[in-house]
Amino acid sequence: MKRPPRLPSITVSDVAREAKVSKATAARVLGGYGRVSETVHAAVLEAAKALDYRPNELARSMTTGRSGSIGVVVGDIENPFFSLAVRGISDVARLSGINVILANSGEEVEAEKSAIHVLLAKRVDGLIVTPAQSGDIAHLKEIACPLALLDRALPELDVDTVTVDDRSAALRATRMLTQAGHRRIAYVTAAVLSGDFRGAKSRINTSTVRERILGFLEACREAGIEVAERNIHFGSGRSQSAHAVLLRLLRSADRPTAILASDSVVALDLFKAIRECGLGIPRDISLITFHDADWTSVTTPPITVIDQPVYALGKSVAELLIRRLKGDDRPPERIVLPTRIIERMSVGQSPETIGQSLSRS
Amino acid sequence: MKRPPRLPSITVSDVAREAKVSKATAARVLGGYGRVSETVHAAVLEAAKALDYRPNELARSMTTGRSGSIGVVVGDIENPFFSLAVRGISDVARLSGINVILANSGEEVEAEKSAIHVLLAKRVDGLIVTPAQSGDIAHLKEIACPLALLDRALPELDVDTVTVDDRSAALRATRMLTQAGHRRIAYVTAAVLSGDFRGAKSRINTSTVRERILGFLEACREAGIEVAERNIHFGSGRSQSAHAVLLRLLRSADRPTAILASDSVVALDLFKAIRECGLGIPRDISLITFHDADWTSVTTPPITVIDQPVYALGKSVAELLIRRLKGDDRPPERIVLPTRIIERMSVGQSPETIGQSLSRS
DNA sequence: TTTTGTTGTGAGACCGGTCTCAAACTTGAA
DNA sequence: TTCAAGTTTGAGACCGGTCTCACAACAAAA
Repeated sequence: MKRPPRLPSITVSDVAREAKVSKATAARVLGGYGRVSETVHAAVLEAAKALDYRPNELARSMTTGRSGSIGVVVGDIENPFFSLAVRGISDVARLSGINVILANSGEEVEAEKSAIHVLLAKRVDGLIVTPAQSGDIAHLKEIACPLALLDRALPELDVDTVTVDDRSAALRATRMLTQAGHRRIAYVTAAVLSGDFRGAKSRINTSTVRERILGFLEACREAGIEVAERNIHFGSGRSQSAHAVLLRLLRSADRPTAILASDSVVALDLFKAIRECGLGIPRDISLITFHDADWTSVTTPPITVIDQPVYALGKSVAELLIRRLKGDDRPPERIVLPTRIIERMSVGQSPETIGQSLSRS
Repeated sequence: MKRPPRLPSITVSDVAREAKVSKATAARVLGGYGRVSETVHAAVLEAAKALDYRPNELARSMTTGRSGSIGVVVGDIENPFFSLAVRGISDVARLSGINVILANSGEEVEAEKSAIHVLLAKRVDGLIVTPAQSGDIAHLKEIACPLALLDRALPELDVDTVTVDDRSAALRATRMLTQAGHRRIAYVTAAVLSGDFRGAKSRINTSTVRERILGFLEACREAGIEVAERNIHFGSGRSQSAHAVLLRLLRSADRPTAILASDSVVALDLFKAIRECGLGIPRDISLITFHDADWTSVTTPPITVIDQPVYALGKSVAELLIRRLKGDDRPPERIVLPTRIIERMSVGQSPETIGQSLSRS
């Protein structure tokens, strides 16, 4: 790996020589600091233009200690949820003249660790992370620069965090299902649970996952539904095996009559699986999903969704982080953005209660 | 803007002092270059661990002249096409230990220019760009570092480029429509045309747009369809007004009986507009779109699409660029990836020919 | 034993900026 | 006219690495 012949770029010294002033003076003009007389100022600028001077941001960062960029580690940019959030982040960043270095964790802790490592070595001024797992957060605690959490809070980590009201959202959505008479309701999420779940709610410390489950369980309890924990299905990520698991769920004897999906990717997979099984929405099965993804409004029937302010989510964390970068040292904030349910056509009476109401009328 | 109290980080000198060797020797071990005796090597490593030394990538870039990162400028990360391509890029980059700085142009040349400017100032080792406009490419020609073009070729720019067989794809798709008897076929794209179109095909020099139009026109010509140019609709981006234009198109007296959409975002908008107008697919109108987006397979009816190898597109440009970064100086390559049409249910006989075939049989 | 070569190490320049400090030059009041 | 205060400028250290070069130590060849 030999060094390539570095293309000689124009430096402050070159400009200084051209303008017949000292390097320090040229640097003052070019760097926009200190005070310089009108005449010299103009001369330097002219020389810079003549030479087509381009500042080397790297060298600047070197001395100032700030790189002018923030690192963003998301689970999967391919997921529309994240790509929209990233859009929000980068829009805000651009306004502050900060740029975004993106890294994908693929929802794996090891990849997340290494990504953070690299970003830190690059001396990013701050980090926005969507922690892949909640159990393993030592590497997050060690981070010396400002850190902000996106979409997923970590109780043990007292940093700026922006999430949505996951619990309430799950509660309301589930209630919508129980009120339609459903009693076999499943919650399906892509999140993986390390270890066994049964009763160990407290062990799930990724807020998003935990809060949603709590909301889900609360609504079930309200409706007097027992052992609702059994109906929580983890690990329905983007894979063949995950799809197979869904098919099995849908084909089981006591298949759910309603499902709440944790994100639009899982929901799409579910939607396809439901079709494959020849089941009808909402006739045989009702479906609600988190995230108002594109496709949810154009299916037949269109899907009832929990609309999360995804763009705003990204925008807010970025704002919080950038404020901190500017020296704000208020105690960490935890912003919770409200969600709303967009009712479409995917929720119907439970097939089990329809018989009753028919016979009653 | 006063300098924040820089947190003193551990440097090679610190490690050197701790290990009781010279800075140069410590640097050799830590930087992994030169030759050092076993004993000293171990001692330095130990000192580094004890002090929790983290190399400053910035300083390293400073001297080596290479930053270990590439810049990616896309039109809109929010568009699933781009987010998938970016995924491809970053997967490849990660494998080479290179990271990705992402910038959004919002499909605007000015934003693109400024993004490139910033990335260049950050001394990225290379750039991957999806040029927003083809007319204004002076800023691209000036780029001194390796550049690769994604999805959109520029004839005047002889650099590594990865595109798909847009022309053939458009030709095949349009042919599918003409063979179903359609004669009023529209091509709808989000691209904006600077100036007037009529007959000035040559002026469209964004390959993607031009090639597709050429393919479209060729298929029309084959079928003996006149003035097909009139049926090309530009500027159907993500906006209220664009949607209104679509509605007007669909409600006009000589509305098309078939539409080819240039990307999935436009197509989704179209799909909704078609519904709003109370038209049925494929009964009243047939639809084919570029990009096998999520939603196209779950609508009723599912949409026939031109499946572009988007992930591979990103993967390929990244590979090309990284190869170049490693010193490969073969002449620029222009890779054209094949597409295939996934036939679903959105293409039907033209309503105008159905009557004929019925009466004939 | 002298010469030649190889290997390990240290001193210090360098990358391209920022920034401190002191010298030189203005200005204005005494 | 002189001195204090303010402004403009230049010299040079510094950031944290890389890398060249010189030198010392030792081994092998003459």
